[in-house]
Amino acid sequence: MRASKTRTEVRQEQIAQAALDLIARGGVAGVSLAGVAGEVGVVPSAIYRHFRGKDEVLDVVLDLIGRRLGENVQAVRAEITDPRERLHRLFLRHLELIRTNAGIPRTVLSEEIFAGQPRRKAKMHGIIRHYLGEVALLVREGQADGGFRADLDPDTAAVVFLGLIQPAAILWLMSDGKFDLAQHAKEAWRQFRIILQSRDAGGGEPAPDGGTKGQRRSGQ
Amino acid sequence: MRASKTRTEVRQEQIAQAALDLIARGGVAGVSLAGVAGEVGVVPSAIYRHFRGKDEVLDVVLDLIGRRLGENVQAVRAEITDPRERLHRLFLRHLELIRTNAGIPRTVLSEEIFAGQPRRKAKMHGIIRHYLGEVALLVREGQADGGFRADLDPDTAAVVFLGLIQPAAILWLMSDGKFDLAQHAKEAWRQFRIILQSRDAGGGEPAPDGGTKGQRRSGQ
DNA sequence: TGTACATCAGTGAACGCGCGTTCACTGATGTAC
DNA sequence: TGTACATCAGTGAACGCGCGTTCACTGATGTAC
Repeated sequence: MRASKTRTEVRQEQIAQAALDLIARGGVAGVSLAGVAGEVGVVPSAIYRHFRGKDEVLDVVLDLIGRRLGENVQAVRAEITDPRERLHRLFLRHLELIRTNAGIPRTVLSEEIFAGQPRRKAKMHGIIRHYLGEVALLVREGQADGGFRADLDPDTAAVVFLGLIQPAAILWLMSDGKFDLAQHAKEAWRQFRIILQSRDAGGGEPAPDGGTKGQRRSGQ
Repeated sequence: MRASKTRTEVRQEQIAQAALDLIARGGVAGVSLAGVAGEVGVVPSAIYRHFRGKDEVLDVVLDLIGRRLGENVQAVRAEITDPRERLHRLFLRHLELIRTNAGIPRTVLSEEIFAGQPRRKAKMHGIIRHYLGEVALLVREGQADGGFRADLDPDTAAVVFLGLIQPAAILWLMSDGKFDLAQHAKEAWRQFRIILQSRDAGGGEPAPDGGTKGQRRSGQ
């Protein structure tokens, strides 16, 4: 049956999403143009009406991922003003993004990406670095605000932030969803907050530590 | 030229190591039996004298990785008795293992592994879980000893421990070694120690942050 | 110590398969007149 | 409003390539007598 003729911008979007879905199921290596085409409902050679080839399809998948990550940052900035809450919400959103879009961690972790073309590897690197930069910025804002310890290196904290998510994502993928993401998230965030929390600001939960700096507010 | 006839146990070892080296360079997907054979110095079909096929080769690579991780745990147990020092040394050893054996993170992160055969995926899962179990045990010992906070969930802490390493490993791979692993390790561990540290026990080495002395402030 | 034989690792040609890609052709859609 | 034409997305056959795997054969090594 002949597929309905569809504008190329629409098809490109469909193809990118189909590829991401296939990655969720079979990994980047499991993506074939035949599979993508089947998912979209066209014949393999039809892909070439919209992309130069497989490489370009994978490129737009990276774009898609970068966009999704960026949207999350934008969303928490728009929804919330308190830096501590912002970071926490971003954490929860990131987990949710991964949970509903398993193709994303698969792609980020994929060695196809960084073992393959240097250009694509660099692109992925740029996306991750950009995201880390946004996270680090949130940390800095929290420090300026006085809610986070001032002696933290924000860039390292951003990587540690990712570290709360990534191994959990892997365990979740490897265990076929049996690893309890929500439970991990709750406890891991509790631990991360210990790192972040300034002694002066009584942010979130108790951290009853006899600070040397007198002005401890006992706000809880 | 005909390769010298070599006992199968030796060849198996050589083949596994060659595969791991190839993974370091080109990822799991970049491993071909032709490549492995070339590395070892035999002809592709010779691999079949020692393994059933490619799947079995990848299986022994997983065994190799599991063994290396286990050796690290054993080593720190043998070398050190203090739980805090033990965990720190394991952290450093893990980083070193990754740095000299890039094939290991590539394999662990590889979606080839967990997108491929369920059996292999389960095997990888078992290796990781076992390692996490060992780390959690070290944490528990630290808690029993009084050096670590008692209110931490050791299993989550073990995952967070991995999280100190994994994203850093990815950044290191993606940046072609430009990401400063050592610098990250130093600062990340400093942050992790904040989580671990009990208030009663005086901390590990530096950071004499026992609650009475002032905390170390680097930036300002 | 020498001989015969079983065992076992290495070889190269050949295979089948899946996949990315090309290409000439089809037919629908939008537009100029 | 109808007609002619350019544009553009979809099709199916065919290709070349790399790869895992098979197989009959070679020749070295170890062992029984």
